[in-house]
Amino acid sequence: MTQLQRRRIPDAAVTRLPVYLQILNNLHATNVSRFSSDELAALAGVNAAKVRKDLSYLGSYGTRGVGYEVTYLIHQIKRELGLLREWNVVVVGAGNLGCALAKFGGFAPRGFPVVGIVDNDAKKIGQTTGALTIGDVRNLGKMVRDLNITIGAITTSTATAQSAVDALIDAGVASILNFAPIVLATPSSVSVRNVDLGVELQILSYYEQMRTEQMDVAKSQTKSSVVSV
Amino acid sequence: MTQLQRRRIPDAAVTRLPVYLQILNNLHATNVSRFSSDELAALAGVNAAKVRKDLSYLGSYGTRGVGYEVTYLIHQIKRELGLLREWNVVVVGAGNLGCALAKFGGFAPRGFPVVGIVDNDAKKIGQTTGALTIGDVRNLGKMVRDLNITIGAITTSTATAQSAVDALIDAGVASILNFAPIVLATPSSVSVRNVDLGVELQILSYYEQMRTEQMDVAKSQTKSSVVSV
DNA sequence: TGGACTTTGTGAAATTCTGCACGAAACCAT
DNA sequence: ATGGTTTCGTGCAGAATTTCACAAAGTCCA
Repeated sequence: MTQLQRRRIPDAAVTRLPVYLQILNNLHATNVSRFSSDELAALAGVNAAKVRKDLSYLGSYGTRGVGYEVTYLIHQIKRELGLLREWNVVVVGAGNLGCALAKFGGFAPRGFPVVGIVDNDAKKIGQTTGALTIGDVRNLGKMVRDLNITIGAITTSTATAQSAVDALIDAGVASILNFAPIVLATPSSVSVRNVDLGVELQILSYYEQMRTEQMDVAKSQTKSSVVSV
Repeated sequence: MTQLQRRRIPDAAVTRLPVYLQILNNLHATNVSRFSSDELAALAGVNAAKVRKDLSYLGSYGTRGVGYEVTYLIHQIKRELGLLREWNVVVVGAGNLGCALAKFGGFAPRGFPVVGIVDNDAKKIGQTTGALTIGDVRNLGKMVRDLNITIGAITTSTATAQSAVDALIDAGVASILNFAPIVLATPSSVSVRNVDLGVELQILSYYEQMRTEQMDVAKSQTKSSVVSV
């Protein structure tokens, strides 16, 4: 069955489109109306051919010899990423991070309003954080339906993160932003993005150590004139 | 010039090793002493052959027919990632997020103590947050030398993020964890990891929209009996 | 108009990553 | 000992991604 479905954009390109969008928004704010793939490539820190190929997945919206229109491309990227509408977010876990996300006003203007926050702790349920009242995680299903929620952010402890994601999936949420340092078990129909600062630091640590060792090697070679093969 | 340097681990594998480490730490905490590549693969949500290949970059530390030792592998991954020592972190930007990172005690036990925090705002300099006193970003060089700092976390506003990273690089810091929603211009000798929730949400949005459209297609096909080619 | 110049869009090559398949090596039961 | 079972380590093929290179299509200026 050949579906008349949208051409699929490679995963690697999907992760770069939001970055391009960010840059184009900045360009727009500084009254730049046109850009070339070379310019965007420099700003995004990638290869120019990659930029052109990525943008070509959206359609042929450039003009040869000229470049791309900033506002038009912004619209096309938004369309492709599904940013022409809002996606409501629920935060699961009303700890420090969860409450910070609920209070932080930075997501609503970018199309991701945080419309609910829940917890499983009776002491927290009913309290308010920012403009929201902390709800009971057992009412997640109703909340998701009533508030038309599509994205869940997991900010619980590691111990309860899996039950939190189970509850979200039960409630029909298929897009998860996970802050707990654990790999969640989910069906393949669910999208999960993990945000784990510990992991990021450890990756940095690896490359930092590589550099340190390189320098040590260089130093010892200089000192003792070891000839490498 | 063929250097006698350490065999390079593929980037893709480097990003998975911290995840394996996390899982192994959990196994260790629950008194599991051995694991097979199949088990770890299931817990990490990846292919078993990939686990074996990733672990093989560390050396041949498994036993055929048996599996791997949890504690031994933990040690080997830590060694490879450079986690047998501590890496001191400085936070640049004493706003909400910066102060939260400074106060959050979760990094020190994992080998990344936050030993300093700086800002460029005279009103903030001198105030304390957690156990740290906010320093002047202009003293970053001395601070990095005195406190042996190797990692910088940028939690400034978008507008000042580039000057923050310039200051860090001037000070000799080559590993950057960037929370500002901007692509930093850095020499290739510097490692940057970006943490941008907006980007993550937008990636989720793309796949969510894909699913929504798929369902719409399926629904309309059911209703009107459209025959697909 | 026409020729020089710029920049896109995209085949195709090069590189990186993934996953299968199977030999090798270890354990176990008899 | 020996055959059966388990699981690692890895060669290899295929998939995905990146990069090159250049024709195509536009602008600009004389």
